[in-house]
Amino acid sequence: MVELETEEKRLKRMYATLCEFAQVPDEEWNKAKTKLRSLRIEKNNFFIKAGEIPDKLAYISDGIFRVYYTSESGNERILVFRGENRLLSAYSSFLENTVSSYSIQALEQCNLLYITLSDYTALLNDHPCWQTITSKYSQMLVVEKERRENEFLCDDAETRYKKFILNYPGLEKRINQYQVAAYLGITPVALSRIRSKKN
Amino acid sequence: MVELETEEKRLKRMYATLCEFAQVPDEEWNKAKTKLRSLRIEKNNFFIKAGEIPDKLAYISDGIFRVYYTSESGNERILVFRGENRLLSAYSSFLENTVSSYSIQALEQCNLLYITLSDYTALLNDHPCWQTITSKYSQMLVVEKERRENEFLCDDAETRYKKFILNYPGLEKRINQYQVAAYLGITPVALSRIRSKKN
DNA sequence: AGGGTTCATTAACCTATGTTAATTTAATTA
DNA sequence: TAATTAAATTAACATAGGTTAATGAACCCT
Repeated sequence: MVELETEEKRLKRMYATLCEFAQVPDEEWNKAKTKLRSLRIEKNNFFIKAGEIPDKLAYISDGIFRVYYTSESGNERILVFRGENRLLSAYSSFLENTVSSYSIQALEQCNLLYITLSDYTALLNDHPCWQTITSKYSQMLVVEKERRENEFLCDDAETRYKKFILNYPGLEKRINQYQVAAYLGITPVALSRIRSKKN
Repeated sequence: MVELETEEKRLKRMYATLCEFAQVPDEEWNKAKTKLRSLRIEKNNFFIKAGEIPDKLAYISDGIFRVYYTSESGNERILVFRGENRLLSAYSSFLENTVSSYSIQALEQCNLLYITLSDYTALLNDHPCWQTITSKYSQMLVVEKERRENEFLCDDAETRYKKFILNYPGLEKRINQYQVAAYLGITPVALSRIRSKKN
């Protein structure tokens, strides 16, 4: 069903993703490419589990992940979804070499390209573009989180649902209701009610 | 009522705040000090208003600010409070030289030390410690936002209120109920109910 | 000290969402 | 295809929090 994509094409897509954060000189990119490894993660398997120390910074070439944790009351809460062409990492923990407080799980069969922490640290020390990427990525996360904070402060569940659809086009068809509800902070029952309001 | 504090002491406090993010060499700190200016902001006045381009990165030596915006429906929503010994800025907008989407207002008479964007940019280019501070500050913001996201996803208003008290010790006595409610994402009436539950 | 302004409390009622459980629909597998 | 499991819908009821309005308390004023 899926066409075989050349490694080259995949790397090109990854390069484009990185360049959204900072200009990466050819020389640096060539260096980085030699550090990249490929990884397939089957549906429901984990990129990292809460309590582990992350050692990978990844690019998602295919598939969807959920970043989530389990609350004290035993409910799963999803912080964010990450799909094709996005970077994937338990970010703060990765940079600070501390345990991750959340888990990252594949919701489909996924393909990654990743670099290890030690290889990434070497890049960081070698050329400022990697520092810039790291910094810009943090800033992007802040903006992302602020938008979500805004939604919780200002919007009811129905509005948040509508924004979810706009924000993650097509995602709704690839994951089940339970995951969407855990992202919105409501129950699957409440989400079903919202969906049935207007057809 | 307030003892006169020497400029020197205030600078020392600011230096300690910066060093929580990265080691700042004496030479760099001396350079930075020559760029710092002092600013007093009276209660209810603004450090920045939504729609303006921020040009200051500040250190709060005294007072409390609220970072907030007004929602479409006209309600004020508070993202975060910033008090003594914390840095203050419409951060992303400051770094990217874009308009701020929120306002920052003094809830008491406040005293700041600040540096302008152009002076800060010069520092950034001069020594890597400033880049590190910037990056670490972003990471701190991400962690802060994640904690708040967690609260909205997992906790009811009463629990959020209790965490607010733990999180901002003493603040409750310095600001009124309206501000606390706007931070918690509930109405003042609801907050009053929560407060009266247990004395 | 009296009169006004602001802020907090309380009450009555309304609505969105949670909870539980039954039912239906869809997806998987024998 | 039938049988089984998983996922989504629906209904009935409970509750947290919103809305409005009235009351009460605290703080300013000349």
